[in-house]
Amino acid sequence: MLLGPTGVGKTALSFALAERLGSPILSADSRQLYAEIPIGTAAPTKEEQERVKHYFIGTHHLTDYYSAAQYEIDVLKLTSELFQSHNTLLLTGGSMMYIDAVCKGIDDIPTVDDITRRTLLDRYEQEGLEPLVNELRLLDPEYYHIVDQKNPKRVIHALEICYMTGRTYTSFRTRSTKERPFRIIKIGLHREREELYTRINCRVDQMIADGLIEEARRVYSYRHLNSLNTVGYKELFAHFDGSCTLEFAIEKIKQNSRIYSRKQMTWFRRDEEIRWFHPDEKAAITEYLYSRLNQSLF
RNA sequence: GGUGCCAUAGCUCCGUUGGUAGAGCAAAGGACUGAAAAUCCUUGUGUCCCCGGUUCGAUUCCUGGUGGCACCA
Repeated sequence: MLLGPTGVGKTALSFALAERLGSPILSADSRQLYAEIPIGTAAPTKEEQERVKHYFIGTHHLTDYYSAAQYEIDVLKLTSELFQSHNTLLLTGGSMMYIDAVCKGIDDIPTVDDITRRTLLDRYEQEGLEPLVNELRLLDPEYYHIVDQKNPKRVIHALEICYMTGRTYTSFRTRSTKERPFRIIKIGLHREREELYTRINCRVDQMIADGLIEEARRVYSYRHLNSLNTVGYKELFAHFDGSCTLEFAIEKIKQNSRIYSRKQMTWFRRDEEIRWFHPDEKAAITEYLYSRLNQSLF
């Protein structure tokens, strides 16, 4: 598992590692999945994908429903096939939930159907959050006490499960780590903040030069989809709507990318299995990787 | 050159009937189990432009300066 914040240099290093390991690259990126938005998500190009076989890049459409749980299923299915012919597989990306879904697993909770989702969303928009929080107190008091009661998504999702299944959300939440039929080695890429921010800012300018604005315009009519609630697009949509200048939108993309990178680091920091390196420390990374790979299997 | 207005947090500004100040944004930290590039929580920050004057006490009132903006020449 090669992970790190956005713009740190995962993609560049992943080629070297994949070729060294003789592995394809399995992407762990919740936005590079979508075929329509390669520029703004810094997805590997066609040429790069010819160099090393990639999975989970551009495999879905903006209108498709997808989730970390589905990703867990898809990755496990794929790895069980690929491990027939490979000793080692490289998973690389920065989507925290997706990484944990593969490494630790997600509880078995039913997928919410459209009607339930729409019903609760409508109620939230009309009544506000408070009545929903009160309802959760009645339907699942245990979760009510630990949930972030100001976070609409958490409250709504718990209620969705209660209504759909007739059971408490708590009854599905085991929060246990699943056993995997493979060993996981986590390598984290890290840079000094100034260095990372400079790279992020430059990369956004490069995306604009590469045609991000045209790409965003092409998908503008789908702007309300969750798949487009994405840094790089929501800011440009605001500009298309006329609510800000292009210059301001670009600054916002840079800023939100920086904020996202910090959020990623906050999540990754608490994972003690991650061994951190600067992306330039290729020799040290390779050495660490092989020392771990050569450890006997218990 | 003249007149008027303004100068307070990194930025945009509120405010102090004279007792050394607070919003938004930015920034930083955190949470996170089926939408996660999502969603949410917490927290600062100050020569109140400068020199004087009045006053027990001036960021606040007054004189003068400096800088900015507007209008008139």
